[in-house]
Amino acid sequence: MPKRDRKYEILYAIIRDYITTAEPVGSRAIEKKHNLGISSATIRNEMADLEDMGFLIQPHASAGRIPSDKAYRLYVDNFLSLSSLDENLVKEAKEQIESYLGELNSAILKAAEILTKLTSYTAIASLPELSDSGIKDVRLIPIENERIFILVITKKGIVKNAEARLSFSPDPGALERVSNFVNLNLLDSQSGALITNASEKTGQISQMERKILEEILPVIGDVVGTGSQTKPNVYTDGLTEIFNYPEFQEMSKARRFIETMHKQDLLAELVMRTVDAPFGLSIGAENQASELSDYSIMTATYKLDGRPIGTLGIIGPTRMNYEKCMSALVSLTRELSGHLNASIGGKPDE
Amino acid sequence: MPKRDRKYEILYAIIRDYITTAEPVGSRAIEKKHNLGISSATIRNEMADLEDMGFLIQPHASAGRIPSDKAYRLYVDNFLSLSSLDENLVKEAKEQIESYLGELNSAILKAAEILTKLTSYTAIASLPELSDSGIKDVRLIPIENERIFILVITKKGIVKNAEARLSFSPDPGALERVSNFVNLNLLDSQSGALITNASEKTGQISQMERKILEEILPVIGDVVGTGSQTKPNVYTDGLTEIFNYPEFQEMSKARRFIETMHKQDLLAELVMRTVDAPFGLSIGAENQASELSDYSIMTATYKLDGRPIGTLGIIGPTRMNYEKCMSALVSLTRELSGHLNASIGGKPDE
DNA sequence: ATTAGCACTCGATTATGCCGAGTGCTAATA
DNA sequence: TATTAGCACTCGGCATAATCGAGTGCTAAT
Repeated sequence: MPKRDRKYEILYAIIRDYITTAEPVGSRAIEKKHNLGISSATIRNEMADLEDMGFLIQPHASAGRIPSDKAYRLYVDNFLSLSSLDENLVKEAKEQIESYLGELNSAILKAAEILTKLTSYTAIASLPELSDSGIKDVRLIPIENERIFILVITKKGIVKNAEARLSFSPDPGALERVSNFVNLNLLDSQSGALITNASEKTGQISQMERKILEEILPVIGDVVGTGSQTKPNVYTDGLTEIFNYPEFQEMSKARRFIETMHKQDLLAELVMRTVDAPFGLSIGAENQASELSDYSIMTATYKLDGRPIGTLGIIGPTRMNYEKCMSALVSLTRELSGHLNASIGGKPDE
Repeated sequence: MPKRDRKYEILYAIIRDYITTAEPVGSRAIEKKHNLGISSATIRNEMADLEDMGFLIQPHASAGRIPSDKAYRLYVDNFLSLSSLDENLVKEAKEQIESYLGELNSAILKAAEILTKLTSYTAIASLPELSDSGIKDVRLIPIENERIFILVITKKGIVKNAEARLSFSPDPGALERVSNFVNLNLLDSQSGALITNASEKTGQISQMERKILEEILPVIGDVVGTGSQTKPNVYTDGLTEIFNYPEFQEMSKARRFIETMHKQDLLAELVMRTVDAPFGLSIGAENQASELSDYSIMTATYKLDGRPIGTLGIIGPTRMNYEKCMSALVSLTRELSGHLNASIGGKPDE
């Protein structure tokens, strides 16, 4: 690790000050607070250098400096250590998540809530996306007349359901035969993938059953996310936390943030992009979406059976407390993964 | 209807002006715009009277007047006529709602979205609450090991589901026997109410089946909302519309509004209180919740088979456009009710 | 290489004066 | 008696000016 000489010491000091105060940091302030054995004049010179190097920005001529995105990037890459979180809150988190046994979605929403509480930033959470998890079992259950309830159980033991409406009322027993047919013939026994083009096998079933099959296959496809790839459902929590931060004093900025956080598509894409990496962080202009160029987004995935199935994230101003966020995310996703594996029955994974 | 003399003509003029401009209305403005054959001095005198009567408020000594809650109340009670809505939007609404065949919740969320679009205020919607709708059928479906999927079909043909986890793995067949037992013995054949205290009948089933029953009944109760009465799920749409209105220039007010709109409990109560009346309107301080004393809330219920099962509402500043809101609400809930009855299979109802 | 000193910049805050919309009151008028 | 013209008065909003102070860059001394 280079970046440990005086210049960067000053830079880091500025970053830390700015993170806590949100106000441009001046040379004298640094001289006072952090007592490096150095005068404000020297610090000023170094600051001028750092500005030339692109790490600092001067909002206006007679103001202090604020860190650039580049500075934050350097900071997190070189300097991030997990800070200690409030023990009590973490413990509470653990308990609350555990109390949501079996309620997958609730547990994750709860995790987002806790995340907000821990960090005071807006949390985002994607519900587990299981499209890639193979199907183990399909059940068709008659409700009344043309209405059918479809139950899909994945290999991981997760249950999804939907309702379909046929164009006619099926004979009693037909649904069960179709269920069996799907389970026996239309599921790849290895991957559990749904086989939609096995038209040669449909000779085994009656005319009506084939009709049912036809009308029902697309619905099953929808449920498991084959065919039309489904966007993940993304939830936010702690939307109004931003009002606590001085940079949102301007109405227009607060407004834009809240509006942005209501754009499901954008959030979904954000989350999808991160699902491959166990941990992600994009700072300010590093975000593709221009609406987000003033924010940093930190994400982490939670896993089932060792494979990431959803994302938990934090979005805040670029001057967010990266240490605290990282700690919170790491411990929450770990908790969540452990909980899921225990609850759904995956293998333990560390 | 009294309230038709000059005094009230003036009052209504002030109300209408204030609704559109959000600025205190002065005597001269009225003289100009609405040409009642009367001078500003006379209007001033009348305004002073109206203020004494509690209909007008003077924000400060040298400003015009704004209507009080009492004035709005008088206005809506005496003067409300359905305004014509944008034909195209209404037509679009109709089509969009129709395209959500079978997806009850989606249709209602869509309705809220349209409501916001029509009125430019925040919309609230409660998803249909069916706790009072009797149970027709209960199905228990094994998933794997101790996990059971519970399907409850109400008399209205609405399907609810939940997952339960037993403390042991049931024998094959046991679940079906328990399902049957519940359907035969624990459902009041008239009302469809769940009978939870029929312990004398449990002699018919085996030890294990009784154990299953014990563990599963509370879950069923939860699903249908017996026992712990469930609060309805309430959704909002168009939260950021408020930023368009000048009275929300002050940050703190906007903040409070958005925070209030995130209080599920409060919204739920709001909606529950209205579910009895087909149409509700509370203006400003008429709202019990002090957080809402600056807002008016207009609600209407949508019906299934003639019985209200959910609420659609609008919340905006007390100077909201009551006519437009009412028109939008009436036509949307009518649309929704019609759609539901057609889709779920209730009897047509007007 | 560092630092003290200093002139300079510029946003933020406060004070000041003014404008104009609006009122209430009085006296004149129909 | 009801209406209206006229007028003095109030007060928020706006623009201008004055001041303050934090912070800088530069120069010269150490």
